[in-house]
Amino acid sequence: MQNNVTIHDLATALNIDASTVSRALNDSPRVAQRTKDKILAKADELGYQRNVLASNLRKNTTNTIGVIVPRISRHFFSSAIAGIEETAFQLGYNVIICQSLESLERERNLVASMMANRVAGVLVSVSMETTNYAHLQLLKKNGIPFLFFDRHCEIDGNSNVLIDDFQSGFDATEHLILNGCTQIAHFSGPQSLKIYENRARGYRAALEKHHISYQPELVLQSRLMEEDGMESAKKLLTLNRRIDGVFAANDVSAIGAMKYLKKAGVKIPDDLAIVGFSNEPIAAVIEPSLTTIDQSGHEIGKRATALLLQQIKSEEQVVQPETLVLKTALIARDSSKYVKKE
Amino acid sequence: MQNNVTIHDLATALNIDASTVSRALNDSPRVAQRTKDKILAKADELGYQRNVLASNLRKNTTNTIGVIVPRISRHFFSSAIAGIEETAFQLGYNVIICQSLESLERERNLVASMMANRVAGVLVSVSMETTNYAHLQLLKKNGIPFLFFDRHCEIDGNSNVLIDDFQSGFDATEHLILNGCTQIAHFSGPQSLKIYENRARGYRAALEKHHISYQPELVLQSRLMEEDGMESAKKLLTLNRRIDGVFAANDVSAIGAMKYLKKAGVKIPDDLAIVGFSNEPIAAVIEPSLTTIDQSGHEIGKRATALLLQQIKSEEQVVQPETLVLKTALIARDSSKYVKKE
DNA sequence: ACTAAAAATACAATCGATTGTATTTTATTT
DNA sequence: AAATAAAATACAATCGATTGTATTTTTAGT
Repeated sequence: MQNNVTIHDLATALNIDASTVSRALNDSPRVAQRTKDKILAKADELGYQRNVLASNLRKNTTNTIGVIVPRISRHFFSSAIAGIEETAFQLGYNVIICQSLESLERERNLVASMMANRVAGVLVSVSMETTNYAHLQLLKKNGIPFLFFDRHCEIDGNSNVLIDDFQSGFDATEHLILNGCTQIAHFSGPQSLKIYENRARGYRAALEKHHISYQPELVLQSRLMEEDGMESAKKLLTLNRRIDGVFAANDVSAIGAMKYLKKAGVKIPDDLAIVGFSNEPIAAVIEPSLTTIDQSGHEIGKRATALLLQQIKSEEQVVQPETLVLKTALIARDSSKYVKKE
Repeated sequence: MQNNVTIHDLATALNIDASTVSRALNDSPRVAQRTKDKILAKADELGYQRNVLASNLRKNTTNTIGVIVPRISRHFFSSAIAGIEETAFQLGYNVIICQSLESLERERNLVASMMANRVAGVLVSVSMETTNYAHLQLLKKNGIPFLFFDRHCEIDGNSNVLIDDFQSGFDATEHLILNGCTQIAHFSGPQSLKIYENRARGYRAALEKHHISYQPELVLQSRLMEEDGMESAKKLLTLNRRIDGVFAANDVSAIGAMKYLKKAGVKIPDDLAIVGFSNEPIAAVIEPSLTTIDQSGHEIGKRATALLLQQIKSEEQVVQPETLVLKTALIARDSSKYVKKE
């Protein structure tokens, strides 16, 4: 029993042309108010609902925006998605959420599938493997606007909604320094992602400001999964020298390191202070609780969606690329309560 | 620069009718193999891609399945979604994921929006407020198959993919009993959801098996958020009697209770043992680590999707409703290491 | 080789909304 | 009241694939 009322049914019922009905329903100025009222009333009476599929075909687009994230189980991304959905729904858009699972191949497939489904626009937070942007350029070629949020790449003329990774990396590192740490390691991610590059630059800048020499061997790169954090912690121990602080570019790797170090008998924060990044819920619960950088996923999601929809609606006109940079906050917890020993 | 190759272009290029092209591309037996080969080759050559929107309109359905979960930030749901996407993509379906955020009103809107977008089917894990099923019945009325996974309601003739909540509740409670607990409280959720009803029944059955009297005042109902867990723990303390075990119907409330009890000076598990439900990642990290029931979201997601797609593809034929019940596993950690005091 | 049956292909309508152009109706001006 | 402009509505094509029916071509049987 599908609801079969079409604009033609309304047209027949009112002895009016379907095109007028269509325009009335879209509130076109070409239809007199009197007529609009009649049509709306009838539509209501018959329980008319626009057939989205027909509309999509004719307009060759949809009211759906695509979202590609590495994985939705990360708190940052799930809260970003909440923000995206909130804003999108308010403006009458649907959201398709997909996970790349950090795989470039999957990301490519997702983009292709989104194009095939004629999404109106795409929000992307790229995978760790994304060093080649051809699939994203394809979107642009097909006239589908997209923008990066959080994890971005350098593509000319593209909009971004980001946090200030440099400043955040700086803050995290300086926090360790002000707590007395001087031998500070950094867990970084793939440098193809600007966020990790910028966090690392912030780390370095903080060291420099406080006249601590930058030691490349203390910067460990990985994919920042829990096992990577463990592995990195292990490497630090085998350096066989005093390390009194770690700034990890995400919480997950920080927690991996904490687990490993605890087992290895390293006391946190007495022997070594640690700061993570993202403020995953788990950070507040682990013992000691993890000092971290809070980035409001919800806010980023909302802003990114608003910006994307603005671009979608501006249609043909060329849109100025825009980059929003949001503030973060350092949340000081127990893991960084290092007390300098003389 | 959109890719504009249509079946008509192929038809013209090959001097053949568009209907034959369409049938060939859909591998219809009505087209000779020789012709199919020619058409496929030409399609490849010209880079033809089916216009999904047109196909959707004509067929009055899409290759999209809708998923409604209470919130994607819960590990169980995000892993279920991973399973859903995996299976759906394999079979050429897209997935729209939406969160009800435990609100019936939102759930209603989501269902309406999915119907408007002609999803091919829907997977639902209902909100805590869902006591009225009219919106779901509407789906059925419109010929859109749907099934429940995890959180289900009693609707005749509907399929479900569930875990054995009764057995799991029984196991969790018996685990506490075998560890020496005798005064065991239970944190339960809204009884409109079968899962909470069944977990509570399992709890009661375990007590009965071990000849422990069932005390209704030890069963506390809430929405099982972290604050609810705290609140419930507080209530237990004000009972002013010895409670030596808690079986919480989810991890989040168990963790809320742990936090509260720790602050109140109750030692876990020495004074009180606790078991949660779901195996959220946080359960492994909190101290003491939380004993819980592991339910494989990924497996549930895969199974649910497979079953739904089977129903979608069976078209007109009446489908036998089917209920799959998956096994769970108790993961014994530190929070339940109670030692009975004489 | 001829006919009947089967296979392959063509024709044409359709899904429902949108939109450029044409026509009719209404309002305005002299 | 006639002429013109402006507003409102109707006409008709279109988006691209699908599908029931009709027609043509091929195959098989005698």
